[in-house]
Amino acid sequence: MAKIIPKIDTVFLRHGQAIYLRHLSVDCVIFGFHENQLKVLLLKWKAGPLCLPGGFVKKEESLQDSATRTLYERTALKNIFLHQFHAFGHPKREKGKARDTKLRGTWLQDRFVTIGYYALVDYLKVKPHPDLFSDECKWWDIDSVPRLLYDHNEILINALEALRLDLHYHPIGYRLLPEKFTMPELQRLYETILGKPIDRRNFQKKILSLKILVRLKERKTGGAHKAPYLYRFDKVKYEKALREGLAGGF
Amino acid sequence: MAKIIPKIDTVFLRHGQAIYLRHLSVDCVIFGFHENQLKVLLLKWKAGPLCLPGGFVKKEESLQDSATRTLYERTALKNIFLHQFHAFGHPKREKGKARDTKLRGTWLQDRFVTIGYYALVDYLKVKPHPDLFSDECKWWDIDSVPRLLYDHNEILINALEALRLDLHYHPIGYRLLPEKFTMPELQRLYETILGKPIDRRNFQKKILSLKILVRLKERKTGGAHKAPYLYRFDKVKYEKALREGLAGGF
DNA sequence: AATCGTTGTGTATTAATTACACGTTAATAA
DNA sequence: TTATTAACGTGTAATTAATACACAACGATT
Repeated sequence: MAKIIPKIDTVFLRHGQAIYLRHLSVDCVIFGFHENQLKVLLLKWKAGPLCLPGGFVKKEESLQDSATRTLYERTALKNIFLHQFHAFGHPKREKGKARDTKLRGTWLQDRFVTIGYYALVDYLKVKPHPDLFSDECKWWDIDSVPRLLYDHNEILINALEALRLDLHYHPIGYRLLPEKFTMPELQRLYETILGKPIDRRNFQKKILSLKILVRLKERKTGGAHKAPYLYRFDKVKYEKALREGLAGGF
Repeated sequence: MAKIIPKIDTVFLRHGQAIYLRHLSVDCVIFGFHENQLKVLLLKWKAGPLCLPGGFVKKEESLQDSATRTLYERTALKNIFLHQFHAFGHPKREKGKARDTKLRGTWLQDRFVTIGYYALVDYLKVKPHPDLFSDECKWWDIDSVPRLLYDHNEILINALEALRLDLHYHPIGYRLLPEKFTMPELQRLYETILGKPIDRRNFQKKILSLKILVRLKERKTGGAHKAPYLYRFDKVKYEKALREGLAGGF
């Protein structure tokens, strides 16, 4: 986190340390899925580089709450799947920060250890909006993310690896897809996260064997070819699977 | 971390904030294995409760280095498998700290977020020794650990769960056993970590199929019954497995 | 020399994963 | 209207991995 623009919020710059824990931030890797692409929500600092949406930890706030708050401020969503995956604390992780004259003399110039969280959100329900210090907040395809601020590329890669592992234990799709979705869409999601192709028939066999999907009568029309069925998650069975972990799992 | 006894180190109490990052600590869950028991190294504060060995993060030190240093101070071991598993940051995690009069007015009374690391060490190579603030540092059987300071029981449980998961991807045994060991010993280790019995023949079949073990000509004599063969890890193949992950894994 | 309990080893059964092919259908183009 | 196209829906065989299970060999102890 951090790289602050002058005048925007002198209260924040000068008195932040009264509200927030020093040396500590959270950064959120917010994943979405749209048009067969895994996406990530990035902020652009005014006249600065892209970065992950992040925030600071209030003195009486848990790390999880801090991440939840950050997420809400960026996406206006509540009740989101948020998972802590790693703490980043290399003393040199914030390269170039010392040169940022706006920070000189403020609490933000200190070294920060950041706690990484990843979030899974329904792309269509998100209306991204920037914060005070940024002029842009938008989705990026996961494989065309440019150079980010500080070590944020590394954080992003770590988040993706964590997501990849968690995929084996949690029915992740529930969080990343709209309520109704087709089997090919779900498969693309898995393929994108795992970064490898999966056999269509075997995928269907396995995902259905988990018994957390319900096939609807409807089909998704409009595509150029045969209309696929729509599915939704069986909420009760989904919750159960979440608690117990997906035994066989992907 | 923290619960400091008076007079021991007033420099530390009064000037620690000049050396260390505030609000931040590391705690180490140090696992060992001996006599068919998974063990954990715990400190006992003078006239206080048991706790995990922990430390603070120097201003120019990485989290990993901080944990490594803490570990070295407790076990005198270097080059140890150390793995970050979770950050604990609930604002109320340090219950009873406010009542600790020795801390009043010092930087240690602040709320601390702690980064949890677990370590795997060779029990026989460790000579545990306490720090300035403790009068005891010793091994405890994992399933007879009493109530610990603050949320350290929770941290320990988390570490064990992380270890259990990592077991599927890393040949953990290499770090927890002496150079030469028997197949039954290795099996006990796996059974202890996983918390369930494993069929002797299937275990041997599977672990040997990983091709990271070498059977020696020697046998371990002295036991009351048939002498088992000794094995050691094939270092080259072990390193390779570590890099690539144990495909099938346990 | 007999006993005891652990070690070493192999095979049959079941379950999971992988590989693979053809008929059906909605949209589009001819 | 019809033909074309490309994705969809479905099932089975082959392979691989996991599980269940039993008996002979041996070192120490008596």
